[in-house]
Amino acid sequence: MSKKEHIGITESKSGNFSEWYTQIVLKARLADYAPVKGMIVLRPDGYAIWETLRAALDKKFAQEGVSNAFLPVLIPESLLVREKAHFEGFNPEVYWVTHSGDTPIGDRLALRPTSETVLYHMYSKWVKSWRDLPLKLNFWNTALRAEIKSTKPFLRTSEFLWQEGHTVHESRQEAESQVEKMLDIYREVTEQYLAIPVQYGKKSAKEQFVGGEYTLTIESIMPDGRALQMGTSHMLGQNFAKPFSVKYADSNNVEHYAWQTSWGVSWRLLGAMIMVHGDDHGLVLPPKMAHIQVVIVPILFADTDTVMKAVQSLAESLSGMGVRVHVDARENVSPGFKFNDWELRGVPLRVEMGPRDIKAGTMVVARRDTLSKDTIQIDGAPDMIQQMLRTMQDDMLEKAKEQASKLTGEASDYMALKEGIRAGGFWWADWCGKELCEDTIKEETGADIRLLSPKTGGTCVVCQSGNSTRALFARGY
RNA sequence: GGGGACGUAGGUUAGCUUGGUAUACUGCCAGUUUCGGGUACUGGAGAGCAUGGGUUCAAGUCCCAUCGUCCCCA
Repeated sequence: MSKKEHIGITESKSGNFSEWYTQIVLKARLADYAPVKGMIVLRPDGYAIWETLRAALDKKFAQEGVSNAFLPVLIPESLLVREKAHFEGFNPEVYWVTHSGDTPIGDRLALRPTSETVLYHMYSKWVKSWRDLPLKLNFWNTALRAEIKSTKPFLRTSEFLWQEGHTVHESRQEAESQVEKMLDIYREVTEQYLAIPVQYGKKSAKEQFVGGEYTLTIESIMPDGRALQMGTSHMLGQNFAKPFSVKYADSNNVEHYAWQTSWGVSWRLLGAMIMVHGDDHGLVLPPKMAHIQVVIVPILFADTDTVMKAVQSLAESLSGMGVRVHVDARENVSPGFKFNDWELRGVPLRVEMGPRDIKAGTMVVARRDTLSKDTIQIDGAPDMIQQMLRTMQDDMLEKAKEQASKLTGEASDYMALKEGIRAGGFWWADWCGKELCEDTIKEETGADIRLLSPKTGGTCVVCQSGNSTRALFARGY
């Protein structure tokens, strides 16, 4: 095996997509496999991206009046079973703690698959009066859901990093508007930071959060034609308030059950970003998501001091402007090695500065998304570079939109839907609302309903019923 | 849910048919040298072969079981 064949990414995106994806995750050092099946270790480069996403979300959550807090990972069985549908939905994938040392535990403890039950037990203590509302908390934590088969880093793991937000309101209307607001925030962050376009709408009854009233979702299509759920926002109604006694007294001292919402996104978003933007050279990070936005590679074989001085000066200007910059002054690897290494790791812009440049008053800037190289003047370079980062962020979203629209179609009848799904991608088609028809499609094509649009009036592609709803179908992750 | 491939240094891997105490590359360390697309040379350190049992004078190599990982299809 030659050197080149096993240092970089050895599978192409258009070849074995799954293998290509796994290689990027491992070789860009975002994550590594843990010793337990289905679990991964998030490495510093991966965690830095997560922290960037977290900061973007935290800022928007704060504007919504949401505060962060923290919850325990163990939930007693007695609480988990209290909302029946919710429990039955999660039960198959719950990890149970049954012993402390060798002593059996009477009330088994679940490793949280999600926190509604334990938190609403607390909410019933904290919410007494209308003056306590609205209550808006968010939790950055992990959830555990046993995945036996088909595990994949970030997309399907037995433990995943996420945020779960939980709000309590006085009225149905207020809760519903919160559910929509959170979906809007997810849409904004996904498009503006991750540069991934989304479709949004309501989940079908079959696909919604178990125990809730309805679920809003954002969905994106991946380059291999499969859909990925990017985030969900749930209207819980009073379904949990009743079993958990989350009640408040209004200004007339009349007691009411509260209205609740919950919403979350996970590190799946990182998986989506890898799939949508990555290429045969490795990871491609949108500038806003990159913890290193610009890497400067000095070419050191002559005039070393002059070159390093120019490099340092550029680095300082950039970092003074808030650009996240790194100087790769490693002496044990060649510039060529560094070029390949930073491309694999997805850094948006690479600056090359050597003796020739210094003499000419120039530098070379390479864009990761287009792999194009430009020679620019040292004078005014920081502004130029900052502008390039903005352009690149916009271009990446545009490119992703074009890609997504090529993978989105309309199926006017069942044959067209079947053929479309076989080829991959998002397919709009009319659906009557009956689970039987939904199941038929799932069984015969492998596709789920990803979301429902508000548009009605069509004819169901399966049973031909009138006044059907426009639904988005795809095979999912 | 079904099928397939595979576990030997950090990574990739040879050796298994025909049992005899493990091969190379890469990475790592030291040094010299190079440096504008994965530099070159020299010298080092690093595995006892996924785990458990069995056969044998002798087991990565044969037998049994277990565990784990990846891929493909529904």
